[in-house]
Amino acid sequence: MNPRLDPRKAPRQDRSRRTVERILAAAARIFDEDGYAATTTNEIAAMAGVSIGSLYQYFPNKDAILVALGRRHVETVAAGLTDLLGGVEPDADLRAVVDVVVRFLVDQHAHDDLHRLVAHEAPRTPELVAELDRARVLLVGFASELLAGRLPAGADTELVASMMVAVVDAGVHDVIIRRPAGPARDAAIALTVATAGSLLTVTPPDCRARVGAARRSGE
Amino acid sequence: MNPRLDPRKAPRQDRSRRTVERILAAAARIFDEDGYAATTTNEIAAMAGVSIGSLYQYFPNKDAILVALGRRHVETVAAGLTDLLGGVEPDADLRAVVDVVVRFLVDQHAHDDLHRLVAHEAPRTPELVAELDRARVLLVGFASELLAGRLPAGADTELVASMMVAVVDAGVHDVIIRRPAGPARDAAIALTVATAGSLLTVTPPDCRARVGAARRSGE
DNA sequence: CACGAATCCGAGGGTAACTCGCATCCTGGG
DNA sequence: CCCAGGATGCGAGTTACCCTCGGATTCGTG
Repeated sequence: MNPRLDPRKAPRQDRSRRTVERILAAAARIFDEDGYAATTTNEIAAMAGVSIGSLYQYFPNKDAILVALGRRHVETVAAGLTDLLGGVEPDADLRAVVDVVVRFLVDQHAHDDLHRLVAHEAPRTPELVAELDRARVLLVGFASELLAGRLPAGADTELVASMMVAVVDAGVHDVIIRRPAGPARDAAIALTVATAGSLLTVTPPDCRARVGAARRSGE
Repeated sequence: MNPRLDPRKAPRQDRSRRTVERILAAAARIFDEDGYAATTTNEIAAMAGVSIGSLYQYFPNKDAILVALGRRHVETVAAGLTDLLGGVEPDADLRAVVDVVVRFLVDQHAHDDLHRLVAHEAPRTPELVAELDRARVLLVGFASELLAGRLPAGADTELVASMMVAVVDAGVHDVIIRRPAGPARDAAIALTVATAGSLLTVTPPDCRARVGAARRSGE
């Protein structure tokens, strides 16, 4: 219950539930069009057809509106992943699972521009960073569950899961931001899947052999 | 020459050069301690022992101060990388090069907390996003140069370079933020290197085989 | 020293986040 | 139906902070 980010109070009647919806819809739109920093809470209230006072009745500050949008997004994605991963058979090919997951995420973000907003334009106060990290932990949990007992002996499941989430996140992000639909996008998706898949068999080769370039003083 | 971010004018005399230094030093400290959003330009000026007017003589706005810090950081890293990569012999083991690069980056960030600030707490106006992307392009350039002619036939060098940068970035970030020095950190570094190294030999296996879990309606 | 350029200064203007007291609407018990 | 109390809505006003501007001060140079 973070008073800096959590809703001030829950809407109880239908009327106020609609108010909150209108505020969130307006915010999503204006944030996306003008960027977070450039949109004012007054604009949001105006576009929502709501007074500024009503807005602050439910959200303690501007960040809280962003967080509410972000949480919805995370919930949607988490639900989708639960659905996808729930039916994985014990002997399924994990690379194929990763492939499905990556495509799911890309699809998801095609329908919901919140990703760009949250990952790209959000201001990062300490509170928002913590909020983002909560989502990350959730995803690492999913991955750990998926990987449990399927990695080479001696591998650190949490570490590999963490890296896998990072790779998938970076790959999906790259795809969404920089690879327009088409062959380029397909190649980027394939590479993301291949890279994440390679984590299933890594055994760090402990390659400490010094490279010729390591000519830093005294080396 | 972005008037929203570039310095308003360059300091010509020693006095003003020192003023700019003091402003940047104060800003780095307060940004890091209190977070970007919570620090005011008046605080920065006060801690720098400079009037608010002098601050705005050189920086058009708060973001510009952050950008100046970020650019210095990028310059330092780029110089270090140029130094490291300049001497790579044509037949060097690229995995070892990646290992050296990753360790260099981790070291670099141990001495310079700017990473956390720029990557983690900076607000992202469209201008700042563009600025960050310039740094990314620079790094992808480094990687492309390194990879040129060394990938399996048919591989898209730019794409692989882009993914490699993303993996290294994510790995280094993870190490800095979440892996305290010790065996945990070493393992995370090794995994980062191994993952990036795996990119040297990827041939996307085109694994379209459907997983058992793909039970979405109509699939 | 004189003069122009560079630098410094800080009160104050403007904008946008956020508050507060009151009006209006809804709900449930009598 | 009526009323009391809670829920909701409102928007002018307060506040905080970014940034400007015009004038004072210092520096470099002939």
